[in-house]
Amino acid sequence: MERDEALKLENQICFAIYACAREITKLYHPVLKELGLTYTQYIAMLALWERDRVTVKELGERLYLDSGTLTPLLKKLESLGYVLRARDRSDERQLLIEVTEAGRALKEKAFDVPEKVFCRTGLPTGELVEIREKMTELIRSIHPAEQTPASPH
Amino acid sequence: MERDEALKLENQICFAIYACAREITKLYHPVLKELGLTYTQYIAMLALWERDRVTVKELGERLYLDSGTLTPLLKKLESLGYVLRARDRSDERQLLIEVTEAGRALKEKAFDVPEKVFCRTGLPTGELVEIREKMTELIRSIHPAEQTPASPH
DNA sequence: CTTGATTCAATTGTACACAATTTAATGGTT
DNA sequence: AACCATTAAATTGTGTACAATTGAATCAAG
Repeated sequence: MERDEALKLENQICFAIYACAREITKLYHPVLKELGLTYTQYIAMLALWERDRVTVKELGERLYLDSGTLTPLLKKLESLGYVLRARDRSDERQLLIEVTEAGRALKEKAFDVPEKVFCRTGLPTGELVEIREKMTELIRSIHPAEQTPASPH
Repeated sequence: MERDEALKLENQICFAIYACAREITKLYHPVLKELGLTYTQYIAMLALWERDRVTVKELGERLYLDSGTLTPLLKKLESLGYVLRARDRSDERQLLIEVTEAGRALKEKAFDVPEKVFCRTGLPTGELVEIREKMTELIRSIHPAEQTPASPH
């Protein structure tokens, strides 16, 4: 590629993904507002609805977020009544996150979020699945040290 | 799709893109550190190297960012000596952004940023181009009101 | 059983992101 | 000229993100 071409905005895959991520988040905003959640809070609840009683570290590996982001976010979710935060008795360094009854009730209201959002994109489902697979592949190739296959407890 | 499946994290295209965007940004961090820029500052400079003497509004449309993000960012770039901010004489509401000599000099140091970053992904170029095109397509379908084809001045 | 290294969450500091509001300048209407 | 709607950037307030550091708990020798 020519010298100047390499620095053009339209040729940056990073910018395409970065801009796309923010535009999609904006798409979620009005839908999630009805649930009283922000986008990141919603993503965290998705992870917790799937798998409960996990440590901050485990949740962070799942979401690619660190304690600097998760600690205030989980405190907020706790203040909203959707999760409980309690130290692990057998290892006081760890904090276990548990979804409350209200948190599980919220899931019922969340079931139609995905469809509400994606009827706004106007893209066929097949296209979206393909994009998701390519993104997942790209994350994997960036993040190779991903060999903690969530041991069944 | 089954009810629960629709809320699984691994099925969320939004999460795949969101996580990918953040991982890529982290990839840039050490490389951009040598230039003394953050990722968003770098993206803004890319846009300005291509097209100078634009208003905050024009730059924002290009980057999908608003004045709330751009005002402090551009003040920072000004304090670093890379841009000048000056009101448009013919319309004092507008602020014109101009790249300085030091800003243009910085471009010389930026030429090898893209390659430095993408030899870290380990993916073939063709794959990356395909992803970029799909992302651009997705942004367009989300953001249809994109009919301001940058009139030649 | 104590010392030193490691691990985990929390904290600190900086920099976005964006919705919503404010302020100032401009344009159009009467 | 006076008024009102519109426009552009700045400001305000909240919530991420993340690098780097801190502090407490645990683990691993010796």
